[in-house]
Amino acid sequence: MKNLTLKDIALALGLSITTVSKALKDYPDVSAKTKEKVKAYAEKVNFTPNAYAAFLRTQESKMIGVVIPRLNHYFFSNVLRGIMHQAEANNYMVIVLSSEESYELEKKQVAKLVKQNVDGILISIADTTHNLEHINRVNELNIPLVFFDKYSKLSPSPSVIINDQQAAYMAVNHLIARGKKNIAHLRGPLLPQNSIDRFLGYRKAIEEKQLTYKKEWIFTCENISSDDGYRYTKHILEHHPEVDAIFAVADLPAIGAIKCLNEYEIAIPEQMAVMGFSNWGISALTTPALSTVNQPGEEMGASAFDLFLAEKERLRKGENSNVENIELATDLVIREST
Amino acid sequence: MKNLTLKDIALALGLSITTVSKALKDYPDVSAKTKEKVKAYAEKVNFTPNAYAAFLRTQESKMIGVVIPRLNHYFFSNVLRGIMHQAEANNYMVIVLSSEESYELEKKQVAKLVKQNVDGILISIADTTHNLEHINRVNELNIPLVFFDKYSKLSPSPSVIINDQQAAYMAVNHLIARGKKNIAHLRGPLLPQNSIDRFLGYRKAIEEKQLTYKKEWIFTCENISSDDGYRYTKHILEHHPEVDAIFAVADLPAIGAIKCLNEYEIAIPEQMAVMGFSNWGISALTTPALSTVNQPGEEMGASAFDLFLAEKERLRKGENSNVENIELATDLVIREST
DNA sequence: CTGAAAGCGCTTACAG
DNA sequence: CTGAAAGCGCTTACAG
Repeated sequence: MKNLTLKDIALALGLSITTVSKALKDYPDVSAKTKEKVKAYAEKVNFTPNAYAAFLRTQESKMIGVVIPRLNHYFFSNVLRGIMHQAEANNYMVIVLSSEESYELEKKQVAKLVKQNVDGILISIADTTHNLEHINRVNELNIPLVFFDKYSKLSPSPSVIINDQQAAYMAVNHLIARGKKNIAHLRGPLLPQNSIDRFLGYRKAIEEKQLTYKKEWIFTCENISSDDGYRYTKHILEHHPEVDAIFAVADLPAIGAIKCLNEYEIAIPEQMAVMGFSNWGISALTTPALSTVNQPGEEMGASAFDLFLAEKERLRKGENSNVENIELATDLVIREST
Repeated sequence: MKNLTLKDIALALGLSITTVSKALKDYPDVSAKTKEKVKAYAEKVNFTPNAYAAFLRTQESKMIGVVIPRLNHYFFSNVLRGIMHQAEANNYMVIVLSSEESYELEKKQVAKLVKQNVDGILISIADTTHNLEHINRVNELNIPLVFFDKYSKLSPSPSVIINDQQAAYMAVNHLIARGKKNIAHLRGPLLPQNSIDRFLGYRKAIEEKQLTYKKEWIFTCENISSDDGYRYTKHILEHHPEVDAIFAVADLPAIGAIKCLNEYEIAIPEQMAVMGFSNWGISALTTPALSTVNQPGEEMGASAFDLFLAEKERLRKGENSNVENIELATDLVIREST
């Protein structure tokens, strides 16, 4: 019951290895009758060619590598589902590696994937990634690379992202429409483009409606954790009682904020409204349920895989990389916290 | 900047491919001087042997496959971290596949991994898996297979699990110690061993203390979702007002229960205590925070990988599989809901 | 101590 | 239309 080889089939059917191989790949110079016989037999014995041997000739591994900043992360898990689903449909295997938000580890993981001869790399970069040499090296090797969600403007690779600035702008406008005037922002770390963009969207909405913009109402969540949200909300309650709404860079800090407000028995959303970002599974389960921005994770994953395939095809034909940047739509999910 | 081969190194150093290969693998019949020279050069040019070519000779792919029931799942994500960490340390790559709790998909994923020539398979079986032919086939092929968390008593493979019965017993005893007398159980589906065991632990604690055991207080969460928990809790409030505590098979249903109790303004834990199972990240963030059983995910993953290595070594030596079953310790995490 | 040669399982240019 | 042969990059039994 070992895995069969072309040789086994050739022997069984009294053909040469060459003919069997060609028949299976529908070469035009094999007779229809032979093809049929070979295919029927291969089907019967459940033959699939040895991927390793095939690689040695074709240099195609039919594997892609995915690097995400965190393994245990609702949004990235959803992206992964989208990638895997699409990979499956196209007969690719996927190797997942986590950078744990570390630039150094990210470099290592990318190098490992290159050594593994993956056909392409899908990556969402770490919050601490400030240098794109490792990405550029992949490009030089002509290995297709696609960014998703967290990308860098410094590398001209295809990407699939959301419009973070516009999404944040919509979210804050919703708070304003609810009558909120003093809106604090729990922002993400300084480096990643998406935390910059969410901040910019926040500021744009504030300034456009001529509401108060204060630096003291901006807090940086280094770990984008619920703990960050809890701590800063406590600080806001103690030092900025005029604040009447909080817009968080992500759901986890927003949930930390709700936890804190509940403990202080602050009425949500009457005294303080809370808006998250990402629509994690938990956000529907807090009391009160969290209003947030829905980010289409699975769709993002599927699109990233499709971009990889397109890029690979382009490289194969020797065309120059025609950088595609896909922007997926987001929408507000209004629950009880606003 | 392409990946180098043994041939390149041999050419550069004026040695044969054979000698370079042996030097890198520390064969005893290569001079110390040559080894040093080769290793230094390989280091300098960052050489690693082509995994595909090596496979063709050694039949070792240095890849393992992992099959989990769900991708987007806090506990399994933690297990995955443990597996990957250990795999990394041992120079293995890991391919992750999800069965989506489907027996049919699980069979396909396992077959795919076998075709991919993985060196071993780590699997947590789906709730709907009722037949172990696919697992037995892997055993027949002499591919090491290790169960983690959700295993089956029908297959004699190594496993790393927790003692679900005892953990549930401890959890329910804690509720009893808090003065609760009418304890309902939101159990898992009928098939998986761990939901059976958690139910048995519940019943044992109830019967031992001679509390009331009623079939009407047992509810089956088919999807182990928060929605299951919400729905059954509502039913309990409406039809079984005497119930004063709920023990859920997992955190998600427990959180659904809390959500429902909050809406009905039932005091937790005074009027109704809630106990979860698994210690998901969210369980600390609900209001009130959920008491639960801590399941050591990363440790489980690391142990599963170690068992795989041991099993592989055994098969290599032709020893018969000396089935190891590791049971990891759990502990109660008491928060505000009990 | 070093190296020529065979072979893992494929694919494909080439010959017949 | 069919098949013999080379070669992908390794590892290892064997010869010297």
